[in-house]
Amino acid sequence: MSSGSPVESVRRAFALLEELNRQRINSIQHLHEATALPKSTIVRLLETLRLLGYVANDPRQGGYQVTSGVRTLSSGFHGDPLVVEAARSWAIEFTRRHKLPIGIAVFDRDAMVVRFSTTRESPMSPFHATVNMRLPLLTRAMGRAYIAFCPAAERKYILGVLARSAHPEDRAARDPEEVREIIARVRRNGFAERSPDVQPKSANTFSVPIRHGRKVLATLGVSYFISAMPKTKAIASYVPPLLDLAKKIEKSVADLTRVQ
Amino acid sequence: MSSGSPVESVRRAFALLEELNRQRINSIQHLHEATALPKSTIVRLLETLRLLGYVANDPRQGGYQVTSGVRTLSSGFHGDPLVVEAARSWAIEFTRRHKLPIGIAVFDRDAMVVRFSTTRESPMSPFHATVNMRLPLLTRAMGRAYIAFCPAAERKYILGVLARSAHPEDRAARDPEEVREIIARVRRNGFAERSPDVQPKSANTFSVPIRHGRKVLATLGVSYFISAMPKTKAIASYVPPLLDLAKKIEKSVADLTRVQ
DNA sequence: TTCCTGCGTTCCATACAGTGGAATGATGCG
DNA sequence: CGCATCATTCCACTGTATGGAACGCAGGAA
Repeated sequence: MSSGSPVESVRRAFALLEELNRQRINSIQHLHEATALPKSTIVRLLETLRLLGYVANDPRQGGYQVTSGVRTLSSGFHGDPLVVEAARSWAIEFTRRHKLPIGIAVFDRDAMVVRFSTTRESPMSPFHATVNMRLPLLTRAMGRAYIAFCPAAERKYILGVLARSAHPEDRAARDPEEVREIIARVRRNGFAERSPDVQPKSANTFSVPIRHGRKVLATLGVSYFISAMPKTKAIASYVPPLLDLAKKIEKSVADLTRVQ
Repeated sequence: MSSGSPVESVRRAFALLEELNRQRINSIQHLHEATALPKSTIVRLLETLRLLGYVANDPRQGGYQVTSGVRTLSSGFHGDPLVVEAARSWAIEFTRRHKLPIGIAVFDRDAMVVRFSTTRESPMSPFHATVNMRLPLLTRAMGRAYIAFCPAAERKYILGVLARSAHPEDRAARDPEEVREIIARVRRNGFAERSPDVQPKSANTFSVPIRHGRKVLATLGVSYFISAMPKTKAIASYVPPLLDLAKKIEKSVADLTRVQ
């Protein structure tokens, strides 16, 4: 056990592969900046990953991209809650139709964890890295959608946990008035927005819950560049399809869990 | 470009991670036999993968296993056909209920390629490695289900390709009478079985198509140990739920592709 | 008990594999 | 054309991954 030395070249190769998964365009230059590795090292590792069948190099499409081979690196893991599985195909279909990126996050202790996203498939996505990202509950859209719609007893418990959190974005938990306001606004609107104070300021997110009975199974988020359109128009164009998507997923989950 | 040297430690780390995805139990001993790497190297690489968050070491559960972290290695790839996405959640639900492993394969040039499987989740799975495996069309259940139900014109074309194939399991393509028999039997039964001559002989597979109009989008397969029960009983227990599963997936695909 | 045997883990001298700075191509732009 | 940006290749050097060997630990047999 103990610690020791993570094998350096392996660490680098995985860092590179993660970055390749995040970005749509993958110039050597970009990878160089993102990973802080020397370019020659990047080229060598990319060549290795290519030989192993995980990435392809198509210069016409602007660089390197992951191939279906990466599936063998995660096919053994099926720990996702059923709601995420049920949501996947609908989210993909949604992104194909509306060209908007969708994220699906589930609650975990003190934050929402993104378990699936279609950012890569959307040409208009403001975000890159999302899967496995932890989003605070009180400042982010997907967190607010959860805390606002989950059962009261659960909310009370969560707020107790958050009040003791050291994370700066959980600070609001110590101000009951602010919490009350956040929740009231989300409920009044029927969807959640993130705090305007939070990075990155060039983008905004709307989020709605996926419910099953009283429980909130997950939250859906759609993100867009603020510069693309004024907020009122964004709300009018994005929120109704998002609510519709949530409904479809809720129905799928109901179908899947119905014992026959 | 060119070839050169795949970075050795990286090659090994990925081989190890693939093996971890295949097996349910992962003792050092097993990994040692499967990868032919020295044990000390395996321990070092596993420690590296653990530090990077891709595997966990739970000695009580019998060794190492992949964690949700591996998702970040493949989250950027969403190239699966819609049918695979639509089938995932139903397949998982099926495996949870019936405890039987399901595979989903799509046609690719001259074989079926497994794109998703629930082997890891089934306690009774005879198979381990499946994802990205290529299954010949004339000897394997999932291949036969495809060739028997796809449109006639496509079948004719495929058989032409197979007749020129060097793969031993494609040999039957050169015997029109044998092809006719295989297809007739599959159609008569309403499901496909694999050739009894084919490895591994300890297991058997049944397969049915997922159709959309005249096209076969994918095939579903369920595998079981021959020693578990006589074939007639296996057919009676496994085939009807499999057909039911195919129906549900076909309906999902129809819902997803319907333009509204 | 004591001696096995099988497996996981740790150690460390050594060789050589991965490194990265620098040079060379390729491409695009004003 | 000259300049800038980025991809690719080269290769001397060194730091790192290697793997044989030793150790620890459990379970089984006598």
